[in-house]
Amino acid sequence: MPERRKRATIREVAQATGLSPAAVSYALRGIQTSEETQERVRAAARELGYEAHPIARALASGRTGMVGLLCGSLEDYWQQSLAVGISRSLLARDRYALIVDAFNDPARELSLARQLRDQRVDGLIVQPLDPSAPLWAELSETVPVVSVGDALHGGRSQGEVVFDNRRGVTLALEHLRDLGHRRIAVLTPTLASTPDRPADVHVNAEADRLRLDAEVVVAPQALAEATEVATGLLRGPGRPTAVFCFSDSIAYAVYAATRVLGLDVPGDVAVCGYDAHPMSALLTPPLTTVDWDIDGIVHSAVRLVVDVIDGKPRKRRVVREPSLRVRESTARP
Amino acid sequence: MPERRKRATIREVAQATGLSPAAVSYALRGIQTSEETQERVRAAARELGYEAHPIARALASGRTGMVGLLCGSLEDYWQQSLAVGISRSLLARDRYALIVDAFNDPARELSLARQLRDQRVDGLIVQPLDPSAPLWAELSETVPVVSVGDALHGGRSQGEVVFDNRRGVTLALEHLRDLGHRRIAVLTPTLASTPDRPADVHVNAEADRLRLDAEVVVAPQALAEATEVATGLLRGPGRPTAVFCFSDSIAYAVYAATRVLGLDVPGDVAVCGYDAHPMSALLTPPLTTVDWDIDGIVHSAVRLVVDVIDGKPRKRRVVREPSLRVRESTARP
DNA sequence: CCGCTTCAGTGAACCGCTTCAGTAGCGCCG
DNA sequence: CGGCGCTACTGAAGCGGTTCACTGAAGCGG
Repeated sequence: MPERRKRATIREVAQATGLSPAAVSYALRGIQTSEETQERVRAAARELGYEAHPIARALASGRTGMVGLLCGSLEDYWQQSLAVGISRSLLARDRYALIVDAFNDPARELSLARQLRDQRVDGLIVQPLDPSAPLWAELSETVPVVSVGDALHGGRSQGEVVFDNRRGVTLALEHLRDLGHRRIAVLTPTLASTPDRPADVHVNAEADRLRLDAEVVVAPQALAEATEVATGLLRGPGRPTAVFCFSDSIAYAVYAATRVLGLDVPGDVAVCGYDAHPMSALLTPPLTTVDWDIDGIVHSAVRLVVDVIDGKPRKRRVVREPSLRVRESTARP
Repeated sequence: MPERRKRATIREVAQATGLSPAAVSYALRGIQTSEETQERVRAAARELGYEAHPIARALASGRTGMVGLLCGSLEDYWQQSLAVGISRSLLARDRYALIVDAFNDPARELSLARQLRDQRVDGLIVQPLDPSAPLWAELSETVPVVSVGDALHGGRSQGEVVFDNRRGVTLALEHLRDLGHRRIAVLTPTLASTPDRPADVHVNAEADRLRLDAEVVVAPQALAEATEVATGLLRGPGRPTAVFCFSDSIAYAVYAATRVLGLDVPGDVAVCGYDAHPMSALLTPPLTTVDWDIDGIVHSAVRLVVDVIDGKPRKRRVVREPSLRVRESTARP
């Protein structure tokens, strides 16, 4: 282990300038002190190689400069991009993200949320697997919580970036219906519990309304496993004419399955994704998918959480509307 | 802003059990105290809803439980996966990753490295853009540094997971040569400075040895920009018969370019990638690529840094050997 | 029964910064 | 000219743990 050299402290800077530690603390933050003093302090700090100690600062001030980011499943490429995007965006605002992955398990999600709170994050961005958990209410008394995706039930958050999933499902299913598809399979990620996932509800309701014969099948996030499920689904003569995947990652697995089975997309089966991962445009054929504007989501979420942390308490709700990016993976049956 | 409820402190637990705060501190960590006392303390802690305060602990003990993760460019999907993997793996060992992105800019990399050190991370995992920077030596006096990819020059790290890039390049180029390709373009990510990037050197040396006519072209990481560069490269009759991309992300851009230009892969142009992102197997045609076994890298890097932090000082070097995953994107010209 | 080690636990000094109450000095106004 | 308010700064008390030096009691061999 390397020997840790002693760093200069605020007291040494105080000594060097003949000021009190308090004055130095203020001066370094540019408050409560004259321009001239600030300059002197800065010079001395540079001289001594002084660097602020975020941990000490956090303990004294109660703010750590960290935001917890609780993801549903980082197996999913879109969620990876979302996490990376949020992390970058927070860094640009001088904060760090603590990224954790719930592995699609609502129980683990709750335990991780508690862990992040105990870590004293200043705020929490969560992609709730179980928006109705009472824990959210409890958490948001202690720390600002912003949800992304679904809204937490009963206003249990200080902010929310809501995806209008119903609209997204409608866009996709109407598109497939308009092309003439009637027998449509829906592949949605595994969820360990929360059987009444809103997405599924929307799918069923919409399918009913559009008079489609939709079968909802649960698929794992991991590519290999999802490919197996998709292969099973598409094997045999009674296969659906179209597959709507509730995430682009799963659509990739369907592509893999069609290759295994020697099926043509969109000739034998139309595929529609959900997320619009940049990569989806590069597949052959380019994937038709529901686009959520990831940059906008990143921006809204970070903005919301930072605003609440900084004490601009306007509780706000941002609803994102999806758009359908029609490419070449869907066609008439 | 939510009102922050006061949490129980170690002193309150001490009061409740009639012990000293020091004893409670020891008991909670299971040292220097009798089994019985530990049980009593644990009970009282549960009773009072006491939760350890990581920040206070960090200040007093000098260890934060955080590891900085300094990535070359998170634009690259493989690096995203690497970052996510390391983050998950650290979490499994009760540590958090602080992920930052150098945007392929060596200057920014150094400044971020400093920032992470000032944040008092316990360790640093870095994918060095500039392995020869003197800063690494300075840093590694203060904090354990583990490099991933290239080794830091002059033993400036406490551990290293080295990719044998020369071998990777050889695998790819030999494969293309054996198929009969002679005019090969190499697309490598932009680097703001460090012109003598080892990868390029290897490419040129290997090309010489194999008597290939290789042209090295720099491409941006972002998909859209890289696609433009690739399009320019492949336009016109004098185009190369094969493209070797120094990351799968860039190969995706080449795929996009071939679609724009109406070229067939591998008929008109063979494409070979580097990284083996899982998605690459799903493209049409599946991408031939150099496989680095991302899980192994994640595991080695995390293991190294955690070992050094925990004071198992064996300095270690892990060299990863690539393998070539031959798929359908390469064929005779 | 004595001296020596070991074990469980104590008290107090930190770790390095923030913050709050308070003060000295100064300009300004009636 | 006394009082008022303002700015710039000080002193000290934390924030909530850890750790070090120390103590009293128990254990043990001779």
